[in-house]
Amino acid sequence: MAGSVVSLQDGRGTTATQDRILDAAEALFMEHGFEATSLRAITAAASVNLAAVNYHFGSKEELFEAVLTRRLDPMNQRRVALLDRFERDPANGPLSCERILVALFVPALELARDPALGGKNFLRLLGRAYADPAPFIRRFLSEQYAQMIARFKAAFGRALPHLPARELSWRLHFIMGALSYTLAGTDALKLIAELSPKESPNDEVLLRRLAPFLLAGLKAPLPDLPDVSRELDGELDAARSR
Amino acid sequence: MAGSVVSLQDGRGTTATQDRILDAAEALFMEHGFEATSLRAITAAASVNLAAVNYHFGSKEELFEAVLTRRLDPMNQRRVALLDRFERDPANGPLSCERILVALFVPALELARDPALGGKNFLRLLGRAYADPAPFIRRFLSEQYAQMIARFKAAFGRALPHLPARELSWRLHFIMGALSYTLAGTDALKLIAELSPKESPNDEVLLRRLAPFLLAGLKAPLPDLPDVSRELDGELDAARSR
DNA sequence: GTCTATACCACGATAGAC
DNA sequence: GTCTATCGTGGTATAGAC
Repeated sequence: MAGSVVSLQDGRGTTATQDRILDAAEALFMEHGFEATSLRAITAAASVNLAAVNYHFGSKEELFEAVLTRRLDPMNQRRVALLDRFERDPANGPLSCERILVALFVPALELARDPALGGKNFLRLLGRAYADPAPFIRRFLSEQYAQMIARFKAAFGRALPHLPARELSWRLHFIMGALSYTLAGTDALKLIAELSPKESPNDEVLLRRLAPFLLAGLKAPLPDLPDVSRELDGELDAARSR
Repeated sequence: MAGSVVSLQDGRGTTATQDRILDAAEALFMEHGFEATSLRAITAAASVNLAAVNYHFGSKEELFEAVLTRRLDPMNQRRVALLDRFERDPANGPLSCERILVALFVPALELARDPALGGKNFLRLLGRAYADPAPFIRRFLSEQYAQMIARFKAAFGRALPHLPARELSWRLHFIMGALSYTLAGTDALKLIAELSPKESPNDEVLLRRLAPFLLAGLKAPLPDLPDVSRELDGELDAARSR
């Protein structure tokens, strides 16, 4: 349980203590969530004193943020870098939605596949954090994602010039939500999916099925007053008068 | 652990204490989430003794479940009833996906619009609960949703006979995820949406935009080996060799 | 049965000794 | 830098009053 995983570059050595805490915290947060993981459990697993967390990171909340940043920041940077590369590629004209989605998904898959980058369980932790009620988590993730999202919104905007900016914002919101939620929920909806036992924990299969679903939604007709809305109206009126 | 839980309508009046606790708990859970709400805050707001919660509900977790069941159970029953009504209607032949989605959305909107049923904030609580890491919440919601989901899955299966059952299961999973996430996240992604101040908390607008998005995803081409997957493959290979 | 007062142990945080 | 001691607050359990 000790000096595992990355321990990023250290000339003479990043404080071994901090890395041991980060590794232990990541594993326990992944398993039990933020609130249900005690500092006492983390420090015991890392073989350090209870007070070490507060000394090195300031608080349990800041430790949680450090755990996320360590993986998330590089992933989002890779997303943007991939998108840059795609856009500079002169071969294809304007970037297709498909390729933009690829730039969004591939770094997540790389992370999921490489245990040294966090492994697939880290994505579950991330997805859960994304929907956590705790205000500090929501604020933190909003800041972490802000530039990356803005960058992708611009790219999608060029790929879908007919789509109003507001509508695009919503659809991007739906995409990020479905992505986070899907990655977080592996165990939640076994009842729905009745999936084969082997397929269960495979994030790649998940994303491969999610991508076409989201792509179709992204290109869906505008909701100005299409079938659904009208039917919805009618049904709501009927419901009101019942 | 004694005369616990619902104690539904009784001639002379439901126990005032239990209802006061449920109302206070619902309000506080909505505002701060499960973990961040203390029993002491709940019992103070309800003007009852601290031990009353454990007496009437057994534990904080069971209180949370009671808070959810009170609104959720009727809503899911209405969803199924609406679907039944649509299917028995002889006018239209096989039920369209649009109308099935309507049966899924309308009871949620009714709940959101009627403060007596919980109001829109309850949907936020529900969406957050749906993505909560706590195992007891995930288990509880799975059970609550199980029959309803099975019912809708059968209906969608008839509307989309070409879609393999497994693929349908996934897409239903995505739909429930996007729905929960969307309803939960009103404040989360203000950064993405840059929405007009007035539009912000309107759940109806949200669902009207979400419905076409999900509908298109539901009808998307199969992901066997379409464009996205191939691009994804190529890009992953490229990433590996970098 | 219903409710109250109170005791318990685990938690996160911090001050101060080493 | 690291540790021990301690504080306030959390969920829970129970004994006894009405």
